[in-house]
Amino acid sequence: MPLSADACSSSVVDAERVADVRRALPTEQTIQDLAQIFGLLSDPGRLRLISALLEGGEMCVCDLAAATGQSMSAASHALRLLRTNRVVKVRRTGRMAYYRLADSHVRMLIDLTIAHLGHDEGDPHDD
Amino acid sequence: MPLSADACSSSVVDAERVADVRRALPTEQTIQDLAQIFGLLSDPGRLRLISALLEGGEMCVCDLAAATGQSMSAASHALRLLRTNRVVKVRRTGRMAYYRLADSHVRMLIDLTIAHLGHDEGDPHDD
DNA sequence: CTCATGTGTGAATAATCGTTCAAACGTCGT
DNA sequence: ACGACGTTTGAACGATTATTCACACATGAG
Repeated sequence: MPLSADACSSSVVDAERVADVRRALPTEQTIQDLAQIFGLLSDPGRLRLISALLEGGEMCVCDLAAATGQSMSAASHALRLLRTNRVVKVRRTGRMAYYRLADSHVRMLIDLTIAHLGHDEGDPHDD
Repeated sequence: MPLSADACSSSVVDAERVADVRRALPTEQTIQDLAQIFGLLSDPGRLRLISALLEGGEMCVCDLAAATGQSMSAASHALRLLRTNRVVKVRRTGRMAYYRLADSHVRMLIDLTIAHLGHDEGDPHDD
């Protein structure tokens, strides 16, 4: 699906503005990266996992599963996704795997979002 | 799906830590709200719409569709979602609908995330 | 009124995603 | 060696989600 104009068959109100805006849009790569990062944070299970690591520092899969209320399998799958995207890091010792956050970006994102949750968020709004 | 312990049948390494972490987790409502907000930002189409509005200020549906490279129907659906969640606001005049961002939370989120995109993100990483 | 235009909507299709189950792997204890 | 344990994985299923198509609504022009 090309990002090249012609989606609007008939009319464009302000062609110049459209061209300007289009030029100023982030690259497709950036858009894709953003979508992926936000997508990682869009699941309650992963969000709980991350929150647990924010609080607990470094934990094994079993404890993470217990703390976040999901099966070990689900936790492992989720942690794998987060690991693949460099959100968490593993340290393996014996048969245990200890996970920790890779950096503090996520903490800022979550804190910033929580801080603004109450401002104008009641419940969904139609119109 | 209860968040109540027992997901880990056999063992918990550090029960006290688990209990502490669990107490410190955000409420289910907060987790849900966070997931929803991040979910809204996890789609390239919506991300382009938001970026367009960040740049263009206020635009009609047709121009937004053209600027973001999607059909007007797709844009309308996406804008409806964003509107329902108070991310954008509409101003209707005649048969036109002009959309704008509801607040600056989203700009901060996106800017912060973009700023940290290059730090340790090459391509995905397995292990 | 009639017609074209900008927008909104519902239903159907396809794609994506999360969860579960069953099984496997590597490690430790005996 | 064996079995138990923590963890990982793949496949299958169900649920959610995006996209498209076709149509409906409202407004402005003639």
